Amino acid sequence: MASERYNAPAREKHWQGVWEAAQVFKTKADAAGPKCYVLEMFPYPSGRIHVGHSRNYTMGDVFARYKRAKGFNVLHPMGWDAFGMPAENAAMERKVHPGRWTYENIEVMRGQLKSMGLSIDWSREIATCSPDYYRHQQRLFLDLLRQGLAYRKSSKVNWDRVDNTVLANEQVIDGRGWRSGALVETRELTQWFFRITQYGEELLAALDGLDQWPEKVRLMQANWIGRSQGLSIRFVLDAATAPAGLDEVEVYTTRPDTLFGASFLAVAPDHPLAKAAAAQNPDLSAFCEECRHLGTSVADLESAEKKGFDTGIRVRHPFDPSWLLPVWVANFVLMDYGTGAIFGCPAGDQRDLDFARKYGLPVKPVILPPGADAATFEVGAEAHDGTGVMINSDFLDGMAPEAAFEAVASRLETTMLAGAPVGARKVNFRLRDWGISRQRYWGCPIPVIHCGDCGVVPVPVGDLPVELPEDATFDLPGNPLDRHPTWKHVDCPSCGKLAMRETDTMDTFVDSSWYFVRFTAPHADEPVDLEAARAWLPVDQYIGGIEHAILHLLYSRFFFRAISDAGHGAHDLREPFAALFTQGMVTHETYFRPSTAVGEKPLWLSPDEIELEGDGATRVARNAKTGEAVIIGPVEKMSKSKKNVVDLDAFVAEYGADTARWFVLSDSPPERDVLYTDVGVEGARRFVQRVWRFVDEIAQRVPDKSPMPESFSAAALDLRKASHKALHTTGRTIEGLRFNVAVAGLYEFANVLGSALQPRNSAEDLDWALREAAELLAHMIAPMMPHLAEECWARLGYNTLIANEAWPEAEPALLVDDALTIAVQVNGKRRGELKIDRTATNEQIEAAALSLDTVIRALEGRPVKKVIVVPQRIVNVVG
RNA sequence: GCGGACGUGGUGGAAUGGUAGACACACGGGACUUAAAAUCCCGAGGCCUCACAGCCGUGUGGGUUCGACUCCCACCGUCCGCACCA
Repeated sequence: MASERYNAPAREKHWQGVWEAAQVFKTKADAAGPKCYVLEMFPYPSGRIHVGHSRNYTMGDVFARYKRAKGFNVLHPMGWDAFGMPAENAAMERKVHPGRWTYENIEVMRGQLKSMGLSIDWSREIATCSPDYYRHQQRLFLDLLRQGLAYRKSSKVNWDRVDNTVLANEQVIDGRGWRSGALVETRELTQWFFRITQYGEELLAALDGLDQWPEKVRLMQANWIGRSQGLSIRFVLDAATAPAGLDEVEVYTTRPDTLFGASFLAVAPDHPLAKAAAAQNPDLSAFCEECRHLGTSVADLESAEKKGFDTGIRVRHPFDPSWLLPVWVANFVLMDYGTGAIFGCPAGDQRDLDFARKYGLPVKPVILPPGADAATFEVGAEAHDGTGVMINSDFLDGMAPEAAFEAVASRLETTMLAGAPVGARKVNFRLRDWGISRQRYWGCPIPVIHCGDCGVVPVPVGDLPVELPEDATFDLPGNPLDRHPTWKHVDCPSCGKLAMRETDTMDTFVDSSWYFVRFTAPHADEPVDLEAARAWLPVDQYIGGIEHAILHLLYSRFFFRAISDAGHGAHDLREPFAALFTQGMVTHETYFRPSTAVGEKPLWLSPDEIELEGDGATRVARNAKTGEAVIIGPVEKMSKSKKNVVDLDAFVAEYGADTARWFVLSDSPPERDVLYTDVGVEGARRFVQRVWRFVDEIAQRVPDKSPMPESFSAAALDLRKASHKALHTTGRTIEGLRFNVAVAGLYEFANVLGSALQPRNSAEDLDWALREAAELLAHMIAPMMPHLAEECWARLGYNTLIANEAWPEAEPALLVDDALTIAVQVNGKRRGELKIDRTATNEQIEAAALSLDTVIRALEGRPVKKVIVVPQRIVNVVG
């Protein structure tokens, strides 16, 4: 009987049907085994899934399936991050309602995910745009509002004029909107905020406990939170120069030790002192105005010169009232960090130095760098902010900067001025409160009502959800909710008078800040079913892209705490994600036609529009339709915008899901990018067929599993050892998410199996070992190529599902070798090897090593000084 | 500027401080075939050699160690994050 090729696309559909019919992946709350919550960051339903997206889900699925096999009760859900701008943009461009566009995409993408054979409990599916979801989010908002964790304030915000909405600080990348890429402008608006700063300290401190998170992500978050310890110092204004009504200014510094090096104060253009002074001085007023218009983009900031304007105001030095310092307005001082005012120490800060040099302000060194001569030391072009000894600093002279910090802090803390200390230790954060108002339609409505008499009135819980009106119009820019004729006009729940609904919706990052909680009980009446949350949280393994290192992951850590503190907590759990893995992307070459007009965007072409000729450096690409020459662009992450995507449906139809899964796991370490190539895919496809051929052949040769033979020949034993070792390493590497190594191990095992199949003669013990190898191979590939595994399992005569089978335990005796080959080094250089019994003593090994010809030759007659024997590994002869 | 990661054959990469280059791709040779596809076998870091042996090799230079891709220091390069945060 000749082997048939394995028809992956057809068989995969079959097995998916079987799994679904048997509800194999539906999570049972009462199932035995420890819980394991495996989650991949849920997708935005943008249209279609391509091979690039599939890597994330494949990794999660391999882990989830492995954990299931290991006896864990696994929760592995999937949902849709379904609110967001693209839906609204589609509405504007194609005149289709955002809801319809979104749900149609979900339909398509759900089918695509299912075609990958993911072990997902689809009964828990969530779409954040569904009122069933967002009514709970509105409830959470109201609870945060009650707790004072949500509030409204007028502030400067980042305005994206392309998307016509506000952006949070975290959503501004290099001065541009994270989605639109438009240069962000500053606007003053009244907005809703979440008080994430209240958790700054905790969010920072708790990073230490996240030992299963990548160090990189923890660092990025720590930097983002940006805690700094310093001193807040009150400077008294010189009465002769002070504007009316103002008599002091507060300055924040992290370097109070350099206080004697102060040569000026600088305040932000929006600082009250600047405004007061500007009111008297038209030139200063003009300068402040100019500052406001500068500095919205990174490019501006980089090129922007340090500019200042002397207000004429003078302040007294805290340690010497007769020492007057000028107060300048400076364009580089930020109003919303610290106190919006600094003291400048040019010797110790590069910016202050540049500023001082430009405006001829004094530069007095206060820290003598190690090795410098006090008599001759002068500040040159570079400020010194490092270590050294304090000089020119009165009572601080001779101290280290750290000690001087303490000395200044404790002295100013106890110096009283008008009944309060002059100085106070203060911790500052770079983190700002999270602005969540978005002037868009396709988001979760903020459930409050503005009443002329009662002010901001929360929508009563019984009136939730505040649903989006279906009949909004999308033909104009701006917020469709705001211009809807009736939606916003409601009665005040408090006094009954006509009032106005809030027309802003929530940032979609709110939606994704708690979906993992909702998955634990997606149909509960309360937002969070405490029992389910306690049973399942935290997420044991979270998998997603590094691009969320700050945004989503910081918001979620905050929001989980905030809702816990508002009564929706699971025990005293504070961190939602116990382990995080950030996977690399699938990349692909790009192709484009050179554009004719200057500055015009390239005209991207997708890989299936391309014909490639030649190889290596001589490859040329042509447009398959027109034959026109096409430029091969750089390799980039697969993305719709550059068209360098491979559609999942087409791929699965041709190669099958298992090939896609195997390919995206192969070669590259999972945290690094993997390059999509046709030859790489061919390699994966070949392996699928190879596994099938082997199992098929073994099933023919050994149709039934007979009792285990009493003894095994050397060949059979070697095969058994290879099988069990492969089983062991496959498990270990999957556990550690080192999928590329797991894949390599399975290739290696397949090579061994292929060799073992070569002798066509049948022997009882070898047959038994072959069958064992085939069965174990089916188990080993099951997490990665689940359909093929089922096919193999069935071919071996089982009528159970391998998805329901336990991961076999490797026999410990088969994991060790009795005869070892160990390397022998002379002075650290490999000179030979030694075949030796595993139980040989160190003395025996040493003697054997020293008698090797190669060792004797390498020693060249020198006496042996020392022999290091590392049992079962290596011998090093030192001579 | 600050912080971090990384640097291994033609390529992707492997290697608890212990035989560097597993495994795969590409490549070369061979088997099977009328032929092709598919499949299977063999080879392969560099230098020198008919071969054996030998020498050199994990960005560069030092260090620690019996032993370093791995740990430490400095430098070079690439990538990422933050960026007027006082």
